[in-house]
Amino acid sequence: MAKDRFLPLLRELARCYQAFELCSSRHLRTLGLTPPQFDIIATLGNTNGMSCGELGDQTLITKGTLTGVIDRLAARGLLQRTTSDTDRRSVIVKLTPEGQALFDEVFPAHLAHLRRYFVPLDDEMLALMQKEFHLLRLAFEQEPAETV
Amino acid sequence: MAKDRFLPLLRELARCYQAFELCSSRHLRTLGLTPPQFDIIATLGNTNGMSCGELGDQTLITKGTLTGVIDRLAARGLLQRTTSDTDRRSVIVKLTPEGQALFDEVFPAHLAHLRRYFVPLDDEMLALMQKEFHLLRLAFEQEPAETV
DNA sequence: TATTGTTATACTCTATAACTATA
DNA sequence: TATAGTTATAGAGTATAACAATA
Repeated sequence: MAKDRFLPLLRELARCYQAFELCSSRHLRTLGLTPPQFDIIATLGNTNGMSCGELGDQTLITKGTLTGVIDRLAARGLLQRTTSDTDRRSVIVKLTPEGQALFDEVFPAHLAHLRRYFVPLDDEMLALMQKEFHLLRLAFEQEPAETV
Repeated sequence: MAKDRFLPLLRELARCYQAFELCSSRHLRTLGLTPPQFDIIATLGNTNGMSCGELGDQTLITKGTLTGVIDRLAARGLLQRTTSDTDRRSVIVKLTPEGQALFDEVFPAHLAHLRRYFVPLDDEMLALMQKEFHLLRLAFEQEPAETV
């Protein structure tokens, strides 16, 4: 029987993410965007648009929620919806010129904001961390063991 | 000027946490609890209760939100509020016997659920990850550099 | 029949600020 | 004056399921 050696790790993961979320979302709010809204804008930036399905896959926002988030951004004139030529069930979402302008302004600003927190960490450390997160994610995404 | 070497790391952090959240929250929902509710129950388990302030510090839920979460748990008979003897502004929140019984049932069950995902990872890896995540959290919690 | 996205429902969390009662 | 918590307000995201249009 496995001991609960994973519990402190989960606590650190949660606290680490929460700390990041706090740094990130506070700054995003000053830019007038919620985290999911920024996620959508950042995903659509430098693309020619994509379907709601693709957008949902990349942002991990479920389709019911996605409609609402897109609605709010579209109401602000940042996104436009068009029907796909090849599949008329599918809706292509893309940035309007205003949305693109916002992306151009907000994306680098947010990166610059976040970059400041990484000054104490060297490249080697970042690479290691990245690998660790990736491994752990794979563990969560795999079908777990039946019993332990 | 620092290159954006931290961006892939952040992506992995976010995806890793999202993957965990999915595993965790789906299971919690089958137990009838939202993640913040479980957070409160788990924090109060095996204690004699604590003030809203302490509870907020430990769970990172802000006081306005906390009132609502506690309300819903109290309405289900899982928590009780009492006024502190020493400071009558302060409210002590603790599990009722029903809440304690739920904790005793739900906490080990949730751990058992999560434990299955960690089977592929050995202790050394877990310890390393824990250390790395801790370091990254510290970076987010420190006052960031002025400019980069 | 299956899939894409929208709608409807109902709830939970969130930020913010004003408020109360104590200290 | 300051602090602990509540209340009020107004979103915004969430799960879920039923639905329309299209494939």
